[in-house]
Amino acid sequence: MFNSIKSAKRKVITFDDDEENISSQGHDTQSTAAPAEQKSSKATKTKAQKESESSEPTSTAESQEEPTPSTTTLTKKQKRQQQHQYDRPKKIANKEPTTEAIIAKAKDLKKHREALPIYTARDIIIKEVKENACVVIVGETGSGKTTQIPQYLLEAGLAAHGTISVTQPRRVAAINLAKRVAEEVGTPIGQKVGYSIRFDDTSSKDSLIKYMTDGIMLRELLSDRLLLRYSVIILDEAHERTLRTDILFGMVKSIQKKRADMIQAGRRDIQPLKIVIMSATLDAEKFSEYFYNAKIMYISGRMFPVKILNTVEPQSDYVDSALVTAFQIHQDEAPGDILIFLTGQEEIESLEKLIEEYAVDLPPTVGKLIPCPIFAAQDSATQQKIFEPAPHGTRKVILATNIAETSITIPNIRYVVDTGCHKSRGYNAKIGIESLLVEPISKSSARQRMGRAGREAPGLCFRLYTEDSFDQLDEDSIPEIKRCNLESAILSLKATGIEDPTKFDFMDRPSKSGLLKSLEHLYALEALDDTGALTEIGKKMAAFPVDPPYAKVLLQSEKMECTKEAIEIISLLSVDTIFSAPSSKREEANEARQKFMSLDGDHLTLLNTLRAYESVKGDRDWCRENFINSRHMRHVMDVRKQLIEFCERAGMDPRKSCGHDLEIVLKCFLAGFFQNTALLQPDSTYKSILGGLTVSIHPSSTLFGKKREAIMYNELVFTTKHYIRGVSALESAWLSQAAPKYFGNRHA
DNA sequence: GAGCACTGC
Repeated sequence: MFNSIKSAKRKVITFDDDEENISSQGHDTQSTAAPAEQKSSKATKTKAQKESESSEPTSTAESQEEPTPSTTTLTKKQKRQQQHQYDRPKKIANKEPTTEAIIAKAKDLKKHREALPIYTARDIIIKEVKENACVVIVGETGSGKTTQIPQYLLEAGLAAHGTISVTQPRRVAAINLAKRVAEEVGTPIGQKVGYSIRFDDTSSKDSLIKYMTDGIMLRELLSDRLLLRYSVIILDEAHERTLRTDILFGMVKSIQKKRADMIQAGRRDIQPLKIVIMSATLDAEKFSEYFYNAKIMYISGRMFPVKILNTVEPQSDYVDSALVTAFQIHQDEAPGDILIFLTGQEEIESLEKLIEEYAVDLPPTVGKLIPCPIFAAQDSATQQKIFEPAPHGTRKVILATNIAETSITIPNIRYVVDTGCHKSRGYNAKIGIESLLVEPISKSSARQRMGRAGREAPGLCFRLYTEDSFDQLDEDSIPEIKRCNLESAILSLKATGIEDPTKFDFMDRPSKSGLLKSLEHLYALEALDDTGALTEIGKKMAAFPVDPPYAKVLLQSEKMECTKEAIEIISLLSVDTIFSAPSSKREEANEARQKFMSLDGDHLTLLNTLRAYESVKGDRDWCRENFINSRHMRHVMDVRKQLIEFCERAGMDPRKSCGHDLEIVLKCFLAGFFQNTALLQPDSTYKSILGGLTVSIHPSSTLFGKKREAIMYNELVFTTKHYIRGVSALESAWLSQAAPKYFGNRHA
């Protein structure tokens, strides 16, 4: 059914054409919420449906991340943020709606709420949550579960003795959901409905429903171990199995039991805790089993059918296959944009070039095919471009990483091309080394990608692999907790009173060696003592919202009197990179960076850049001219502000500066990173001091290609080599001073 | 000579 592109002399890729192979986001299952609704939704789209869909997070658009807070509900915190001295994007002047207008809107929305398919299940949901301690709810995309269920529980009186909280893995989602639900409830954001994310908390004591990131919930656990302010905790997007939701599973489960025990013992001031797990994938048995065989409820969604087309033959080069497929779609299929999932920036940029080259040969009767790259490292202005509609008669082809799988929803996608691969972070627990490698996706990822074609109309999903290959994919991705460094999580567990994290009630247990590696490193950082108990240092470290080695650097900076510089460098290292490097202007970008370069390496180069940024008050034009990512830089300033507050709270002076004696800052960093050091070898390579691993300085480092006696690095990730990033030069004599226990004999 | 995506009272 697919014709070749004559002028482009390309091979043709044949896809199977099995009519049975139609899926409307998956599966026929028992559904408590009117399964017939799903079929009718394919034909026409009611206004209510559109409304329900718009309640889903729609983009990472910066404007959404930085909402215009209503002037009547400004918290002290928000007021402080508004006075931020750095150049932020202009906020759109938003005339505050009147109370009458808000109520009228809510009344209007009520009709739409009642037209949602989930509404038919309202009473059952309320009944189940009232009668059971734990409930698992499976809701397909567009079911409205995340906006409606908290409101049902509120209307049923479940917020009488505490707030209903809904955790989210992503900030934008928490913001958008809270705004939407506030509208439906009919009060300004921050009153009955609020959200809480890092740097931005609109919730108040009176909030009845609170959307928050899972990270915030984990932080709250440190000060409120029984989470007494909450009556219901809804853990949303549970299927994503992020490290933080996995930790929360175990935490809320034990809190629920503790509270029940206290009530049993006659404590009248304690209320029971309800747990609701919400997931988008169907195999919810695992969640159910973990939560005492909790009842599972299924809610159907509002997806259009997507036809799956697998290739007949395995493809040896998926970038090339994606190129051919894109042109096949463009020439053969009805209007609608194409979304291609690739693994990284390099692939995206090479496919972009290829598409531009081949588009030249398109016959004049065929409209243009416009490639639009999107990945996380772009600056926000570039990211916004994919939301601009294609000119009439042309077609956009979006080249995306996994960012388009969950984080960004792009409108008008009718065709998905799935390469079947992604880049995934791994962790070898035995040697304690992280990796970032291309790997096959899971079946649930493939379904998620497919679903991106059926949000607005029926779509097609072209899988660049055979049906057999699909069958061999894992059902789900390996949960993050089994493939990442656990230091931070372990320190949090210790700080919330869990003495033996190896005995924690994990839904999926991390490997013993991974746990031990983390415990060992925490011991080396003096966060744990010989018996494995949390030390005073460890307690202080756990309070800081940074990884343990950075927390150690902050504590050390007090002794070395360079807290100001430590805070600043740690803030700068909290983003991937502050430098923006569009590959098309690489030369210019490198030249601009020379101005800030320190011969000592990346830490002091970052500090120089921050000074320059401050001297122009974060001017956005200056950022553009100097290839500084202003979005990342503003994040750096937010982190700095927060770390200053945390240091003050810990009784430290965040203004203590070492002035021009910057060598002391590097020595200070060694307190957290003495294990991340390497020595120059006679053959000009670097060998890590502990472990003797040959490491290579990443090309993005200022020390790339330089030969220094000894170096320290923040990060080691295996890709094509063991690359180290965040590198600075040392004198080897500093090592024995920084960690005599480890280097005392060697350099005495 | 090159890094997927998230997140922190």
